[in-house]
Parts: sequence; C-alpha cells; structure tokens
Amino acid sequence: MARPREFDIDEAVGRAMAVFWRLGYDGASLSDLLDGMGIARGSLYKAFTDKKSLFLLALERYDREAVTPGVALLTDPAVTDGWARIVQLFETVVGFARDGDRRGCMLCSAAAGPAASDPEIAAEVHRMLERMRNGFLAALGDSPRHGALAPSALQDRAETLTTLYVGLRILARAQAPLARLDGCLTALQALESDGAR
Amino acid sequence: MARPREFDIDEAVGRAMAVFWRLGYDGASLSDLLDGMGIARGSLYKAFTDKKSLFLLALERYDREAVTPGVALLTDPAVTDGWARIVQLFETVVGFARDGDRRGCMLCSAAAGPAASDPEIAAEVHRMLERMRNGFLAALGDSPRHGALAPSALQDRAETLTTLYVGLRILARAQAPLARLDGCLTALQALESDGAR
DNA sequence: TGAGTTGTTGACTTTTCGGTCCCGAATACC
DNA sequence: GGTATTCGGGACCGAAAAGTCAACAACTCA
Repeated sequence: MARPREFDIDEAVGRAMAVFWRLGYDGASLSDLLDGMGIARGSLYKAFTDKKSLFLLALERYDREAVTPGVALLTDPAVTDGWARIVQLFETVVGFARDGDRRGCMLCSAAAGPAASDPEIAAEVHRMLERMRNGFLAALGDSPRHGALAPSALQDRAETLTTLYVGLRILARAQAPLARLDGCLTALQALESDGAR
Repeated sequence: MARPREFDIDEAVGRAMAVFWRLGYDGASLSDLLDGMGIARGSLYKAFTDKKSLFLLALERYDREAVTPGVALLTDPAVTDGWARIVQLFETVVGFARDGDRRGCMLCSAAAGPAASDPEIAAEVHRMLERMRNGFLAALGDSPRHGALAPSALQDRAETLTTLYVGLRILARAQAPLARLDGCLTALQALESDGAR
C-alpha cells in the first residue's frame, strides 16, 4: 500500500554477491556496490540496512548458487564412487583458474577476511564450511577405497579435504601459478590408484 | 652527517610486523602502526616511504622469524624421519590455536588479502610459499614411507601439503573450532602408520 | 480525488584513510 | 662556532569511506 520497489531485490543481492566475490568484503566500497547493483545509495540502505547485512545476504546467495552445487556434486548418487566425486570437485575448481577465473571462492575469502574480526560472519562461514565437510564425508562414505576406515577417521579425512579446499581456493585467488594448483590435483588423482589415502 | 635516527629501524619493522600480523594489511591503519611502532607519522614516511613498502619489509621479517624456523624444522637432520618432521610442523601450528593464538600466519593472510590485488606482494608471497614447499619436499625425501614415489609425485605431495598448510592457518584465523583443526592433525598423524599417503 | 505510506534520489555529514609539509631539534663537518 | 643536513613531531591535506536525511515520486485505499 505504497510505492513499489523499482528493482528486484533478489537480482540486486545477486549483483552484490558478484561485487563482493570479485573485490572481497573490505575491498568492495559502497560505490562499487552501488555501481554493480545499479541502484542509489538511499535505496540500498532502505532495503538492506547496512553493508554487513547486505554481505550476509550475498553470502547466503553464494551458498545457494555455488556451495550447494558443490555439495550436490559430492553427494551425487549418479557417480557411484565417492572418491571420484571428490576428485571431480577439485578438478572443477582448478578448472576455474585454468580458464582465467581467479576470483577464488567467496566463502573461503570470507573466512580469510571478515570472519577473523566479525563473529556473525564467522558463524555463517562455519555453517557453510560444515556443509562442505558433510559433503566430503558423504563422498568418503561412498568410497570403497575408504571402506576400512573407522567413522572418526573418515571425519578427520573430511576435515582435511575441507581444509585443502580452502587452501586451494585461497591460492587460486592469490595468483598462484597454475602448476601449483595442478600439483595438488595430480596428487589427489594419484590416490585413485592407491590403497588408503 | 646529520641528526641520528632516534629509533632502531629493525625493532620498528618488528613492531610493524606484529601489527600487520594481528590486523592484516588492510586492517592495519597508519594510526595502528604508529601506535604499535611508537614513532610519529613523519618518521615512518621518512624511514619507510609508504605503507606498502613497510609491509614488504614486515613480510620479509616474518619470513626470517617465522617461515625460516618452519622450514628449518622441515629440514632438521636431527629428526631422521622426514614425515615425522612434517607432522611436527602441523602439530606446532595447531598448538598455537590451542594456546589461544588465533593470529594465523601472516604469509597466508597476505596470500588471501593483498596478494590478490598487488603483484609485488603476490611475488613475495609466492617466493615464501616456494620455500615452504621446498621444505616439505625435502622432508618427503627423507621419509622412508614415500621412498617408492617418483620425483614428480613427491613434488605434487609437497604442493598438497603447502596448500593444506595455508588452509589450516586461514581456518585458525577464521576462528574455526579447535576440533576442526585437530581433525586435520589426526588425519595426518594417522598416515604415520599407513603405507603411502 | 486526496490522504497515507513507502521508495528514490542525491546532496550532505562525519570519520578515517594514506600521505605531505614545515618547523624546531640534533648531529657532523669545516 | 657556524653551516649543512637529516630527523622528529604534529598540523594539515584531499580523497574516500560508511551512513543519514529531506524533498520528491509513485503507489493503495477510502
């Protein structure tokens, strides 16, 4: 019962996500966001309260658009060997860098940046990382190669893979030579022919 | 042939390192640095040109004071099993978090932060990471467990360990629960009784 | 049609950022 | 002792940061 909003709020969050992904939380100024979102200053504050709240929404959006597909890949029943799914995820991620996309992972950048100083962002980051970890755990559970491992050992491996994932995407954003990222991938692939990881 | 400097330049760089380590590159303002270093604005610019140059010096200092000891641990001939040295490094790092030190690693934070946008910082970061990687490689070379691996496979494992290291220290700074970091450590330790990693 | 409500806009405020500059102080050399 | 030179201190600068606000616009409902 008033003037309707002139922009689509979901689309605006999507554009904000793109800006934050590219520039990081601190690196993205209000002007950057305004330009990227195509709205005016006042509209942003009316709709999203402040920069941090907008970032939290953008992070949830990233969760939906990037993390969830990753977790889906890790739990995809169409690929019966869970380990193959894990390798596939890492292949995809290194593929981004190979194609020149050096933005890295917004979740990992959030972990490395604002999560260190803001508990609310840290909480969201850890919720998302836990979903990744559960994805790895599920994949490991479907891996014949890891069938002999105790549940706690599987947990620890899932932890390790999550940590490796974070490191890889941080290094990708840090402009690490492609050979470095490829090395990690190769080591992972090599384990396909191994016994235990 | 003029007025002598009233502060010790090495000590000042050391203090700057402490500030950058705690707050990050972007997070450390000139005021933070001035307070931490105990000098005045003019003196800082006279001695160090600008913030970025000071950061580069601080990063080199971190290299000497934190990275070099790590690499020394990885290549310590007193511990004959190279894999034990690797586990020891990760134990040390998780120990920091256990003792409440959540600063993480200044090198890794630099990789996640300014390295993404500044080529000069990125270059220094990658030089330092390469030294870490060579340390891991040397340790793997001294590991009977990995004796059967081809040189290129050893390289790839060293790459993986470096990436894991980065991820671990990023997560430590991101206030990840200690159990997460411990999980990585346990997984690593478990490999001591395994065949190939 | 008019009242009430909410969105839009851009100028504005306040704070802080990195960096400059000038002047007084302290030393070395002649 | 005088002079040249560098250092220390802090006032100062323009730019940019995040956030506010008041006037105007567009809609709903009676």
